[in-house]
Amino acid sequence: MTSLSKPDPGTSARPTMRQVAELAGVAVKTVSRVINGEPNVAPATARRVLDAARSLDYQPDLHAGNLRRSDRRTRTLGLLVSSVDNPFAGAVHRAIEDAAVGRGVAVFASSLDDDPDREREAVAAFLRRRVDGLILTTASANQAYLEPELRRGTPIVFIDREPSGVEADSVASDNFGGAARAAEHLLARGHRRFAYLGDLHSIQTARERRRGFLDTLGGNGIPVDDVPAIQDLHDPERARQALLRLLDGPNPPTAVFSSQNRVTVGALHALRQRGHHRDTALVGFDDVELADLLEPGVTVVAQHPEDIGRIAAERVFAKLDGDASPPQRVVVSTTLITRGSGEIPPPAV
Amino acid sequence: MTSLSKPDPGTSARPTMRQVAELAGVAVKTVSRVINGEPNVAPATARRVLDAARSLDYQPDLHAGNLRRSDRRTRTLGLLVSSVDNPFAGAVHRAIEDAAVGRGVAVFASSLDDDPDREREAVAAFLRRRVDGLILTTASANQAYLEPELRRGTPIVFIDREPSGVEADSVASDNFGGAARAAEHLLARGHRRFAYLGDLHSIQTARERRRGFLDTLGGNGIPVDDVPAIQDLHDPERARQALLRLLDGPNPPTAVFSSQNRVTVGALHALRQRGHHRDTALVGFDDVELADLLEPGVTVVAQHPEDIGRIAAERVFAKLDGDASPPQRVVVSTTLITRGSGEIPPPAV
DNA sequence: ATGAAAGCGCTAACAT
DNA sequence: ATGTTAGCGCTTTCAT
Repeated sequence: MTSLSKPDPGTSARPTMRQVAELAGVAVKTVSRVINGEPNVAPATARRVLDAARSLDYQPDLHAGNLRRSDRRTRTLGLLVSSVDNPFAGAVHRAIEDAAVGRGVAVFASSLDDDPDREREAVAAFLRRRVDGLILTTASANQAYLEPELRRGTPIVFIDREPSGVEADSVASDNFGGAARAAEHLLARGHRRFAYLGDLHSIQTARERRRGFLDTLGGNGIPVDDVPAIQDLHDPERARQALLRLLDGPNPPTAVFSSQNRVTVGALHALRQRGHHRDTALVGFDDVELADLLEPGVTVVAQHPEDIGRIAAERVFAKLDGDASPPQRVVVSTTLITRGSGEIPPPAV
Repeated sequence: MTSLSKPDPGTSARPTMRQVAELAGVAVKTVSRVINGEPNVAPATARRVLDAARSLDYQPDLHAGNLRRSDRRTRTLGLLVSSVDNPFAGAVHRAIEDAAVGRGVAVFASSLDDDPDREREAVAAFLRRRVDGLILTTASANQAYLEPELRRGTPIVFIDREPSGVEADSVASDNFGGAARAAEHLLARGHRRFAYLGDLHSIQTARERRRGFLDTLGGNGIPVDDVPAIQDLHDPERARQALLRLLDGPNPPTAVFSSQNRVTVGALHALRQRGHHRDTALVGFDDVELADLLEPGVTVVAQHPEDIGRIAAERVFAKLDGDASPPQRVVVSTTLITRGSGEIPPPAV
């Protein structure tokens, strides 16, 4: 072995701390001290070590160190969402990353497509990698399987949907309240014929929004059994077709509530397709880009994904920092943004 | 220590393979065989091991195993994008994840905000975690610092932007061709007064799109020096203001090319704000959700982020599987989608 | 079919 | 200020 300061050309092996130590003429422990910024290293020694590390392009192995390190932190977080492709999830993800990056924490992300099996697999995949914490939009009906992991002290925060079968922190929008607000808004314009376009009934959040909307209608004298409440509309295409059927039916709605951003996109297409976008009211749950530039603008109950992500990450880090408070249920309020579509009155009788 | 089949209540420690072995009454190596599906384990033994593992909620430590494992694969990929919040990046991310999940590979994602320092930090953070490969939208002017890592055989694929200072695989849109196509499309409608709204000049992709647009205009007799080519428009707000200034100026454009999805959003706002959305042509690079529902619909040069992500992931996995072919430069073609805004003719003189 | 011993790259605990 | 020894949880290698 030579002691050239340039690494070999051709395929070279990944240098270890031992190799850095040899090149610098010190013991491994001294390299460890320098790399980790521990005290009691002579400046001249530190320089020799850093030079050696640089000339070998040395990168410490976080996982190897972690194996023996007392805190056993991988400085890694796992995030599970419906899809990293969804704008809501993207905003949440970004907020979590912003909270994590300053702490040197990297974020794993995984898309579940609301499939319970994928949730189990993704959680297992992350736990095998020893993430320090988990932030998840659950797809399963019951998360009791996480109980042992929670008992071990792993911070787990549920976002967007409340946990079931375990006690754990959660951060979610005021789904019931936001949907109720949408109903009130439409009722105030005098509407009496509504339609509800909902996401998968298996999703707790979707059920809350449905309840918020329908309960409010019922409380205001609308016969709820007559309100078409179409569920399991998980993508724009299905939502579009469902609304087309209602519009083509005998008693088309004068006001529509779409319970999720993908559903809103589908509803907008259906209304446009039948030329009803100027005479049928629409309020969507969750904001959509360019909603303000459509004609009419789309009135929405906006969520605050940045807040949800930030708060969830803060809860995880608080727990990692020793916070032992009992599980908290954080509710993030929604904001009604009126842009036109929700203010369309019913046709004069 | 008791041998109850239920784990302790209260905070319990994370079980190790050794504890599973003790509970099952076998050696550690036998547990390892069962967990990894290696042959030569009696069915009865395997059952005892699995029962023990289940009752302890055992999760193998991937990183500990990896330390000694001959292939040294973490089954982890690092993805660097401008922001996980950007729809283009979201689609790329999802495609990569789809390619990775079947191989049991987890994906780290990191947002760079086109900041070269964040790129260096994020790359280092991922290499310390020993990702098997890196897929990155580079923010730096020169990536020679990755040379040693490439020599070690780590698969690195550049997406969206070509590498500089290193030879490495890349997968990107036909930026020059797509922008040229936009110019031809507008020229064919008879436009003579253009505006170019561009992203940061430091971004190679942005320069390519600018060149594609302006060269095509020049080649068709348009005096390019007279075309306002505003650059460094990185967010909708800046783009909106830039276009407002042009529209309010002495010689407003009759046709606008916006070089990126955020810029297109800003341009749409500006046109609408001045009431010019029906008389000023607009073509955007990269598609935008709801672009088809605006009036007029937004004509775009659509990219194919799913293809870019999928191909990049395939390149990484091919290299991991031993492919030693030289660096490839994959160009993904774009698709012009005409929806109205790009077909607006110039005003009759 | 099963197990014992060594070692992966690093840090903890204790020398010196 | 620096080094030595043991060991983290697992896989490798080699016995039995």
